[in-house]
Amino acid sequence: MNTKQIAKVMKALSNPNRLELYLEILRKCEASFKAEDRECLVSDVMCSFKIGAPTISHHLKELTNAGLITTERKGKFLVARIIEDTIDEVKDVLSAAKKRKK
Amino acid sequence: MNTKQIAKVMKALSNPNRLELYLEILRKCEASFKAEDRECLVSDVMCSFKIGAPTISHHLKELTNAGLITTERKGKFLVARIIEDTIDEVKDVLSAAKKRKK
DNA sequence: TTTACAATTCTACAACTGTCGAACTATTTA
DNA sequence: TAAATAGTTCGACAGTTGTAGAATTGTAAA
Repeated sequence: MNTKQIAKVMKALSNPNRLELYLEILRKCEASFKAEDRECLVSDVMCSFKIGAPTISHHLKELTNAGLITTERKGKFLVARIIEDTIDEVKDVLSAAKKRKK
Repeated sequence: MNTKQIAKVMKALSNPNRLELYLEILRKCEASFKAEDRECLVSDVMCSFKIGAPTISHHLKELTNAGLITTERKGKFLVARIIEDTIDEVKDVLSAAKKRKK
């Protein structure tokens, strides 16, 4: 992943509400009973936020666009999943220096 | 560190030029001969960028403001140092889920 | 002291962002 | 089929951002 793509991920997480949204999805997915699924309902996440539905929709699109999550419609609902590789790569870049020290 | 502060750090790293600037400072500091110093000359970093001095100055202020670096004047020059704790905390938040799995 | 260099401050501006309300689509339920 | 629910799209707008040019400050070298 090049610097521009990393910056894009950073930008996706640079808005407090969007970061909370991502972290909430992360938590909810981790807490999922069906461990093999690791998905969560967007409607469950939404209710803990005070911002409107259009804004949530916009933020989800940004997170998706940055490669941080995927979403899928399941009937009436939308489910979200974390793309772990993306955040792992970001952490790797930020750890670059320390790794070299080993 | 709360979510807003994490978002602030993300925002500081969300501009490609500013991210490159941070990573370049990181690399230069790591490569510093005097290991106990871990500092680098801003003028050395600047020349690898095609953006102007006022913009670099602005970006350095943003990085400083986010708690990612510190700067200090040494005679005619400005030296920069990485504040490692800040980036470590960001990585911790993003690793929250995996940590719990242990 | 004059000149040159490193960096900052100020001003301005086009482009982008976060948010909302209104209208809309898709799906389920009554 | 009609009503309700979940989410999207569109249009608008105030606020923010990245950048450069011009002028300025601080420091060192000639």
